[in-house]
Amino acid sequence: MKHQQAAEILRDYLKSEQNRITPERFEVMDAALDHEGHFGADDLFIEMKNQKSRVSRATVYKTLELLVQCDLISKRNFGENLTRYESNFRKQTHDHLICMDCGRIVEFMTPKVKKLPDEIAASLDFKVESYSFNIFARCKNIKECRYYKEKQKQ
Amino acid sequence: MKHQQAAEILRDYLKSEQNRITPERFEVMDAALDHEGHFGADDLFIEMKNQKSRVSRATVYKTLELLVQCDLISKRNFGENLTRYESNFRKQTHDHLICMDCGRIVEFMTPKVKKLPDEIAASLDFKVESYSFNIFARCKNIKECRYYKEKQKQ
DNA sequence: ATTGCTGCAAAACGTTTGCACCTAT
DNA sequence: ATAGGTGCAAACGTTTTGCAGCAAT
Repeated sequence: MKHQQAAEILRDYLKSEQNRITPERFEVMDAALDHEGHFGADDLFIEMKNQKSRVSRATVYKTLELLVQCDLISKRNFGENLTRYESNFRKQTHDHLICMDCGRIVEFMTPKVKKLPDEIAASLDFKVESYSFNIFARCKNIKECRYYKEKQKQ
Repeated sequence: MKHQQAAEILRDYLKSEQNRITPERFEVMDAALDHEGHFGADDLFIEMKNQKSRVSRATVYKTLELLVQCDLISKRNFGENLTRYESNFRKQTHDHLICMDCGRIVEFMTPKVKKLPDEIAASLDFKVESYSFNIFARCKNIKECRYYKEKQKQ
Protein backbone atom coordinates (compact mmCIF):
# COMPACT_ATOMS: atom_id res chain seq x y z
CA MET A 1 0.00 0.00 0.00
CA LYS A 2 1.53 3.27 -1.08
CA HIS A 3 -0.78 5.65 0.72
CA GLN A 4 -0.93 4.62 4.34
CA GLN A 5 -2.61 7.75 5.62
CA ALA A 6 -5.30 7.65 2.96
CA ALA A 7 -5.78 3.93 3.54
CA GLU A 8 -6.64 4.69 7.15
CA ILE A 9 -9.25 7.23 6.08
CA LEU A 10 -10.75 4.76 3.65
CA ARG A 11 -10.73 1.96 6.20
CA ASP A 12 -12.46 4.11 8.81
CA TYR A 13 -15.05 5.21 6.30
CA LEU A 14 -15.80 1.67 5.15
CA LYS A 15 -16.16 0.54 8.76
CA SER A 16 -18.43 3.43 9.68
CA GLU A 17 -20.69 2.63 6.76
CA GLN A 18 -20.46 -1.12 7.42
CA ASN A 19 -18.97 -1.69 4.01
CA ARG A 20 -16.46 -4.47 3.58
CA ILE A 21 -12.75 -3.88 3.57
CA THR A 22 -11.46 -5.56 0.43
CA PRO A 23 -8.03 -5.53 -1.22
CA GLU A 24 -9.56 -4.35 -4.52
CA ARG A 25 -10.75 -1.11 -2.92
CA PHE A 26 -7.30 -0.27 -1.65
CA GLU A 27 -5.80 -1.15 -5.00
CA VAL A 28 -8.10 1.33 -6.74
CA MET A 29 -7.38 3.93 -4.06
CA ASP A 30 -3.65 3.64 -4.59
CA ALA A 31 -3.98 3.92 -8.35
CA ALA A 32 -6.31 6.93 -8.05
CA LEU A 33 -4.09 8.81 -5.60
CA ASP A 34 -1.01 8.08 -7.68
CA HIS A 35 -2.62 9.80 -10.62
CA GLU A 36 -1.41 13.23 -11.58
CA GLY A 37 -4.17 15.62 -12.65
CA HIS A 38 -7.63 14.60 -13.76
CA PHE A 39 -8.63 11.16 -14.92
CA GLY A 40 -11.70 9.28 -16.05
CA ALA A 41 -12.84 6.04 -14.45
CA ASP A 42 -12.21 4.13 -17.63
CA ASP A 43 -8.73 5.59 -18.03
CA LEU A 44 -7.88 4.37 -14.58
CA PHE A 45 -9.28 0.92 -15.31
CA ILE A 46 -7.23 0.60 -18.50
CA GLU A 47 -4.09 1.77 -16.75
CA MET A 48 -4.56 -0.68 -13.93
CA LYS A 49 -5.22 -3.44 -16.42
CA ASN A 50 -2.03 -2.57 -18.29
CA GLN A 51 -0.19 -2.85 -15.01
CA LYS A 52 -1.56 -6.36 -14.71
CA SER A 53 -4.14 -5.60 -12.07
CA ARG A 54 -7.08 -8.01 -12.02
CA VAL A 55 -9.57 -5.49 -10.65
CA SER A 56 -12.65 -5.25 -12.86
CA ARG A 57 -14.11 -2.24 -14.56
CA ALA A 58 -17.24 -2.41 -12.39
CA THR A 59 -15.17 -2.38 -9.22
CA VAL A 60 -13.13 0.60 -10.38
CA TYR A 61 -16.28 2.60 -11.13
CA LYS A 62 -17.91 1.69 -7.83
CA THR A 63 -14.81 2.26 -5.73
CA LEU A 64 -14.20 5.72 -7.18
CA GLU A 65 -17.63 6.71 -5.90
CA LEU A 66 -16.68 5.47 -2.44
CA LEU A 67 -13.48 7.51 -2.57
CA VAL A 68 -15.54 10.60 -3.41
CA GLN A 69 -17.76 9.89 -0.44
CA CYS A 70 -14.87 9.77 1.98
CA ASP A 71 -13.39 12.86 0.36
CA LEU A 72 -10.15 11.32 -0.83
CA ILE A 73 -10.92 12.36 -4.39
CA SER A 74 -13.23 14.88 -6.08
CA LYS A 75 -15.60 14.41 -8.93
CA ARG A 76 -15.42 16.92 -11.77
CA ASN A 77 -17.17 17.55 -14.99
CA PHE A 78 -15.80 19.90 -17.59
CA GLY A 79 -18.79 19.80 -19.86
CA GLU A 80 -17.80 16.81 -21.98
CA ASN A 81 -20.33 14.32 -20.63
CA LEU A 82 -17.57 12.43 -18.99
CA THR A 83 -16.89 12.15 -15.28
CA ARG A 84 -13.40 13.00 -14.17
CA TYR A 85 -11.80 12.56 -10.78
CA GLU A 86 -8.81 14.08 -9.08
CA SER A 87 -6.99 13.39 -5.85
CA ASN A 88 -7.77 15.61 -2.87
CA PHE A 89 -4.95 14.23 -0.88
CA ARG A 90 -2.68 16.99 0.44
CA LYS A 91 -4.18 19.45 -2.02
CA GLN A 92 -5.99 22.72 -1.47
CA THR A 93 -9.41 23.23 -2.95
CA HIS A 94 -9.20 25.05 -6.21
CA ASP A 95 -11.17 25.87 -9.35
CA HIS A 96 -10.47 25.22 -13.01
CA LEU A 97 -9.85 27.05 -16.25
CA ILE A 98 -10.30 24.84 -19.30
CA CYS A 99 -8.66 25.94 -22.55
CA MET A 100 -10.96 25.27 -25.48
CA ASP A 101 -8.07 25.47 -27.91
CA CYS A 102 -5.36 23.37 -26.39
CA GLY A 103 -7.35 21.36 -23.83
CA ARG A 104 -5.18 22.36 -20.91
CA ILE A 105 -6.82 22.44 -17.48
CA VAL A 106 -5.31 25.11 -15.26
CA GLU A 107 -6.03 25.15 -11.55
CA PHE A 108 -6.41 28.37 -9.63
CA MET A 109 -7.44 29.51 -6.16
CA THR A 110 -10.19 32.04 -5.69
CA PRO A 111 -10.66 33.25 -2.15
CA LYS A 112 -13.30 35.59 -3.56
CA VAL A 113 -15.48 32.65 -4.61
CA LYS A 114 -15.03 30.47 -1.54
CA LYS A 115 -17.69 31.99 0.66
CA LEU A 116 -20.20 32.75 -2.06
CA PRO A 117 -21.83 29.31 -2.25
CA ASP A 118 -22.72 29.41 1.45
CA GLU A 119 -24.14 32.91 1.25
CA ILE A 120 -26.19 32.19 -1.83
CA ALA A 121 -27.46 28.80 -0.73
CA ALA A 122 -28.46 30.13 2.67
CA SER A 123 -30.42 32.95 1.09
CA LEU A 124 -32.34 30.40 -0.99
CA ASP A 125 -32.87 28.08 1.97
CA PHE A 126 -30.45 25.34 0.98
CA LYS A 127 -27.28 24.01 2.53
CA VAL A 128 -24.22 23.66 0.28
CA GLU A 129 -22.87 20.25 -0.53
CA SER A 130 -20.28 21.34 -3.09
CA TYR A 131 -19.82 23.79 -5.91
CA SER A 132 -18.03 24.04 -9.21
CA PHE A 133 -16.59 27.12 -10.82
CA ASN A 134 -15.16 26.53 -14.28
CA ILE A 135 -13.85 29.09 -16.71
CA PHE A 136 -13.82 28.09 -20.37
CA ALA A 137 -11.26 30.13 -22.23
CA ARG A 138 -8.79 30.29 -25.10
CA CYS A 139 -5.03 30.83 -25.17
CA LYS A 140 -4.21 34.49 -25.72
CA ASN A 141 -1.55 33.53 -28.19
CA ILE A 142 -2.55 30.25 -29.70
CA LYS A 143 0.24 30.27 -32.28
CA GLU A 144 2.81 30.00 -29.55
CA CYS A 145 0.97 27.44 -27.44
CA ARG A 146 2.91 24.21 -27.43
CA TYR A 147 -0.04 22.25 -26.07
CA TYR A 148 -2.10 23.36 -29.03
CA LYS A 149 0.64 22.43 -31.49
CA GLU A 150 0.90 19.01 -29.91
CA LYS A 151 -2.84 18.54 -30.12
CA GLN A 152 -2.84 19.41 -33.84
CA LYS A 153 -0.33 16.68 -34.59
CA GLN A 154 -2.72 13.97 -33.46
CA MET B 1 -42.14 31.02 -37.25
CA LYS B 2 -42.82 32.00 -33.66
CA HIS B 3 -39.60 33.81 -32.90
CA GLN B 4 -39.02 36.38 -35.60
CA GLN B 5 -36.29 38.27 -33.84
CA ALA B 6 -34.34 35.12 -33.04
CA ALA B 7 -34.85 33.88 -36.58
CA GLU B 8 -33.09 36.96 -37.85
CA ILE B 9 -30.13 36.34 -35.57
CA LEU B 10 -29.93 32.73 -36.72
CA ARG B 11 -30.25 33.70 -40.38
CA ASP B 12 -27.48 36.28 -40.10
CA TYR B 13 -25.25 33.80 -38.33
CA LEU B 14 -25.82 31.08 -40.91
CA LYS B 15 -25.09 33.51 -43.71
CA SER B 16 -21.93 34.81 -42.06
CA GLU B 17 -20.62 31.28 -41.66
CA GLN B 18 -21.79 30.29 -45.15
CA ASN B 19 -24.05 27.63 -43.70
CA ARG B 20 -27.30 26.85 -45.48
CA ILE B 21 -30.59 28.28 -44.39
CA THR B 22 -32.93 25.33 -44.06
CA PRO B 23 -36.47 25.06 -42.66
CA GLU B 24 -35.36 22.30 -40.27
CA ARG B 25 -32.99 24.65 -38.49
CA PHE B 26 -35.72 27.18 -37.84
CA GLU B 27 -38.06 24.45 -36.68
CA VAL B 28 -35.52 23.32 -34.07
CA MET B 29 -34.89 26.93 -33.07
CA ASP B 30 -38.59 27.53 -32.45
CA ALA B 31 -38.94 24.38 -30.39
CA ALA B 32 -35.84 25.20 -28.35
CA LEU B 33 -36.84 28.77 -27.61
CA ASP B 34 -40.35 27.69 -26.69
CA HIS B 35 -38.95 25.45 -24.03
CA GLU B 36 -39.24 26.51 -20.41
CA GLY B 37 -36.20 25.73 -18.31
CA HIS B 38 -33.47 23.25 -19.17
CA PHE B 39 -33.80 20.47 -21.69
CA GLY B 40 -31.72 17.72 -23.24
CA ALA B 41 -31.28 17.32 -26.99
CA ASP B 42 -33.08 14.01 -26.96
CA ASP B 43 -35.98 15.41 -24.94
CA LEU B 44 -36.43 18.07 -27.56
CA PHE B 45 -36.27 15.54 -30.37
CA ILE B 46 -38.92 13.34 -28.74
CA GLU B 47 -41.17 16.31 -28.08
CA MET B 48 -40.89 17.51 -31.65
CA LYS B 49 -41.56 14.01 -32.89
CA ASN B 50 -44.68 13.82 -30.72
CA GLN B 51 -45.83 17.04 -32.29
CA LYS B 52 -45.50 15.36 -35.67
CA SER B 53 -42.33 17.09 -36.71
CA ARG B 54 -40.26 15.16 -39.26
CA VAL B 55 -36.93 16.61 -38.21
CA SER B 56 -34.45 13.88 -37.40
CA ARG B 57 -32.52 13.27 -34.23
CA ALA B 58 -29.20 14.04 -35.95
CA THR B 59 -30.50 17.39 -37.15
CA VAL B 60 -31.77 18.33 -33.70
CA TYR B 61 -28.39 17.55 -32.14
CA LYS B 62 -26.48 19.44 -34.80
CA THR B 63 -28.78 22.45 -34.86
CA LEU B 64 -28.64 22.91 -31.09
CA GLU B 65 -24.88 23.34 -31.42
CA LEU B 66 -25.44 26.02 -34.04
CA LEU B 67 -27.86 27.80 -31.72
CA VAL B 68 -25.22 27.77 -29.00
CA GLN B 69 -22.73 29.27 -31.43
CA CYS B 70 -24.98 32.17 -32.27
CA ASP B 71 -25.77 32.60 -28.59
CA LEU B 72 -29.51 31.96 -28.79
CA ILE B 73 -29.21 29.16 -26.27
CA SER B 74 -26.65 28.09 -23.66
CA LYS B 75 -25.14 24.74 -23.03
CA ARG B 76 -25.14 23.47 -19.47
CA ASN B 77 -23.94 20.45 -17.64
CA PHE B 78 -25.00 19.71 -14.11
CA GLY B 79 -22.68 16.77 -13.61
CA GLU B 80 -24.94 14.03 -14.91
CA ASN B 81 -23.03 13.33 -18.11
CA LEU B 82 -25.87 14.76 -20.08
CA THR B 83 -25.86 17.98 -22.05
CA ARG B 84 -28.66 20.40 -21.29
CA TYR B 85 -29.61 23.56 -23.07
CA GLU B 86 -31.61 26.62 -22.13
CA SER B 87 -32.86 29.62 -24.01
CA ASN B 88 -30.89 32.86 -23.71
CA PHE B 89 -33.55 34.83 -25.45
CA ARG B 90 -34.60 37.84 -23.39
CA LYS B 91 -32.96 36.39 -20.29
CA GLN B 92 -30.20 37.72 -18.10
CA THR B 93 -27.14 35.60 -17.51
CA HIS B 94 -27.41 33.69 -14.30
CA ASP B 95 -25.92 30.79 -12.38
CA HIS B 96 -27.45 27.62 -10.97
CA LEU B 97 -28.06 25.90 -7.68
CA ILE B 98 -28.88 22.21 -8.10
CA CYS B 99 -30.68 20.45 -5.25
CA MET B 100 -29.28 16.98 -4.77
CA ASP B 101 -32.37 15.91 -2.85
CA CYS B 102 -35.26 17.16 -4.93
CA GLY B 103 -33.54 17.79 -8.25
CA ARG B 104 -34.72 21.38 -8.49
CA ILE B 105 -32.54 23.77 -10.44
CA VAL B 106 -32.72 27.28 -9.01
CA GLU B 107 -31.35 30.21 -10.98
CA PHE B 108 -29.66 33.13 -9.27
CA MET B 109 -27.71 36.24 -10.24
CA THR B 110 -24.29 36.89 -8.79
CA PRO B 111 -22.82 40.27 -9.61
CA LYS B 112 -19.89 39.27 -7.42
CA VAL B 113 -18.96 36.44 -9.78
CA LYS B 114 -19.50 38.24 -13.07
CA LYS B 115 -16.15 39.96 -13.37
CA LEU B 116 -14.06 37.21 -11.83
CA PRO B 117 -13.63 35.05 -14.95
CA ASP B 118 -12.11 37.95 -16.87
CA GLU B 119 -9.73 38.86 -14.07
CA ILE B 120 -8.59 35.30 -13.52
CA ALA B 121 -8.27 34.38 -17.18
CA ALA B 122 -6.30 37.54 -17.94
CA SER B 123 -3.88 36.82 -15.12
CA LEU B 124 -3.26 33.35 -16.58
CA ASP B 125 -2.95 34.69 -20.14
CA PHE B 126 -6.23 33.39 -21.50
CA LYS B 127 -9.33 35.12 -22.83
CA VAL B 128 -12.69 34.00 -21.43
CA GLU B 129 -15.16 32.25 -23.65
CA SER B 130 -17.70 31.35 -20.97
CA TYR B 131 -17.86 30.16 -17.40
CA SER B 132 -20.05 28.01 -15.21
CA PHE B 133 -20.75 28.42 -11.55
CA ASN B 134 -22.90 25.68 -10.07
CA ILE B 135 -23.78 25.13 -6.45
CA PHE B 136 -24.78 21.62 -5.45
CA ALA B 137 -26.90 21.75 -2.32
CA ARG B 138 -29.68 20.16 -0.30
CA CYS B 139 -33.04 21.50 0.86
CA LYS B 140 -32.78 22.92 4.38
CA ASN B 141 -36.01 21.25 5.29
CA ILE B 142 -36.39 18.24 3.09
CA LYS B 143 -39.47 16.96 4.91
CA GLU B 144 -41.43 19.96 3.76
CA CYS B 145 -40.12 20.04 0.21
CA ARG B 146 -42.92 19.27 -2.18
CA TYR B 147 -40.53 18.61 -5.06
CA TYR B 148 -38.81 15.95 -2.99
CA LYS B 149 -42.13 14.36 -2.04
CA GLU B 150 -43.14 14.28 -5.67
CA LYS B 151 -39.86 12.69 -6.64
CA GLN B 152 -40.31 9.96 -4.03
CA LYS B 153 -43.64 8.95 -5.50
CA GLN B 154 -42.02 7.97 -8.77
C1' DA C 1 -24.24 21.70 -60.95
C1' DT C 2 -22.32 21.55 -56.79
C1' DT C 3 -21.87 21.02 -52.04
C1' DG C 4 -23.90 20.85 -47.85
C1' DC C 5 -27.83 19.12 -45.20
C1' DT C 6 -31.07 15.61 -44.04
C1' DG C 7 -32.96 11.18 -42.33
C1' DC C 8 -32.05 6.78 -41.07
C1' DA C 9 -29.76 3.21 -38.86
C1' DA C 10 -25.78 1.67 -36.94
C1' DA C 11 -21.90 2.52 -34.13
C1' DA C 12 -19.56 4.68 -30.49
C1' DC C 13 -18.88 6.11 -25.96
C1' DG C 14 -18.83 6.15 -20.95
C1' DT C 15 -21.35 3.99 -17.52
C1' DT C 16 -24.50 0.71 -15.09
C1' DT C 17 -26.55 -3.69 -14.31
C1' DG C 18 -27.62 -8.81 -13.71
C1' DC C 19 -25.91 -12.77 -12.30
C1' DA C 20 -23.05 -16.60 -10.68
C1' DC C 21 -19.24 -17.06 -7.88
C1' DC C 22 -16.32 -15.71 -4.14
C1' DT C 23 -14.83 -13.78 0.39
C1' DA C 24 -14.91 -10.69 4.51
C1' DT C 25 -17.43 -10.76 8.31
C1' DA D 1 -23.35 -19.08 7.37
C1' DT D 2 -24.54 -15.07 5.13
C1' DA D 3 -24.60 -10.74 3.18
C1' DG D 4 -22.00 -8.04 0.37
C1' DG D 5 -18.37 -7.59 -3.19
C1' DT D 6 -16.33 -9.12 -7.43
C1' DG D 7 -15.65 -10.15 -12.48
C1' DC D 8 -17.64 -10.68 -16.68
C1' DA D 9 -20.51 -9.58 -20.35
C1' DA D 10 -24.46 -7.66 -21.77
C1' DA D 11 -27.47 -3.62 -21.57
C1' DC D 12 -28.10 1.15 -21.14
C1' DG D 13 -28.78 6.12 -22.54
C1' DT D 14 -26.84 9.80 -24.92
C1' DT D 15 -24.38 11.31 -28.71
C1' DT D 16 -21.93 10.78 -33.16
C1' DT D 17 -21.21 8.90 -37.64
C1' DG D 18 -21.58 6.90 -42.48
C1' DC D 19 -24.05 7.00 -46.30
C1' DA D 20 -27.51 7.58 -49.96
C1' DG D 21 -30.69 10.85 -51.42
C1' DC D 22 -32.29 15.64 -51.35
C1' DA D 23 -32.38 20.68 -51.59
C1' DA D 24 -30.20 25.39 -51.02
C1' DT D 25 -27.08 27.91 -53.34
